[in-house]
Amino acid sequence: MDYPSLEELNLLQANTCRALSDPKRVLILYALFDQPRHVTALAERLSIPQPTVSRHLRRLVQHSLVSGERDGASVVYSITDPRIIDLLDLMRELRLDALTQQSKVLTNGARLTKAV
Amino acid sequence: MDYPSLEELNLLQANTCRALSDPKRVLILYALFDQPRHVTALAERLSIPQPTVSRHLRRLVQHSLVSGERDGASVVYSITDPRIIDLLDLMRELRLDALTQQSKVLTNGARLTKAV
DNA sequence: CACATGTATTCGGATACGTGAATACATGTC
DNA sequence: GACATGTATTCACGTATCCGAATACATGTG
Repeated sequence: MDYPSLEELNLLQANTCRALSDPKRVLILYALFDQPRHVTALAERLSIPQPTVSRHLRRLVQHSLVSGERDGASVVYSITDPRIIDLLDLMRELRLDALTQQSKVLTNGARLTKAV
Repeated sequence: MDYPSLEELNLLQANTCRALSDPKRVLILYALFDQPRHVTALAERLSIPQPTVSRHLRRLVQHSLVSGERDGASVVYSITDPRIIDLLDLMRELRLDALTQQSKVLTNGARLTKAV
């Protein structure tokens, strides 16, 4: 196979990130990690209109983050690689730690101000 | 501290992802992981105009992905958490694997077609 | 203070994104 | 074929993003 150049890989990487950068898509990914679901099931579970879910799924499929398989009249989607969830979890951790850090700084500042 | 609600966290997560979802920002992060640098150094190394680098840095700072410290006339930026690089690397791996997978499927398809 | 260097911001325009609403398309059943 | 159910697409619109160019702001030096 042709390996992508570093620039291409860099672009792909950024694009993947972009594909993950929507709250609804994140919700969808977690829901699909929980178990494969079809579009309407996702829409109902997440309280998102069906066409919106469908559009988000298309985007996720384009980036190979999920894949869909027809099952009669419906299409069941599932996550292509569980590491996607690792990624999201790690991101969540980072976010939480950053918040905690900020909070500490703020608290400290407050304390010092009061102490003086 | 106040823990964010699940919805807030979900939003934060998506926003973090959005902050990572630009090729130039990814390059900047890797360059800063290599070592802390000031704006002009980044701009020269990456061949990106200084104002553009500055704007991207602002964005990264807003999301606590990098932090800047003044040093005389210049500002030295550095990565706040090395796990950010883990994240990017994992993303890169996923991308590569997905490509490999696709390639396999295509190759297989081609072979089958020829065989028949 | 004048000047050089380094950094950040603003403006204008092009592009991409996300969404509701409406609708087309696909599949299974009768 | 007619109908019901499930899925995907299109259109129109508001918003966010990115960038080049110009410029403002900050810091150090003489």
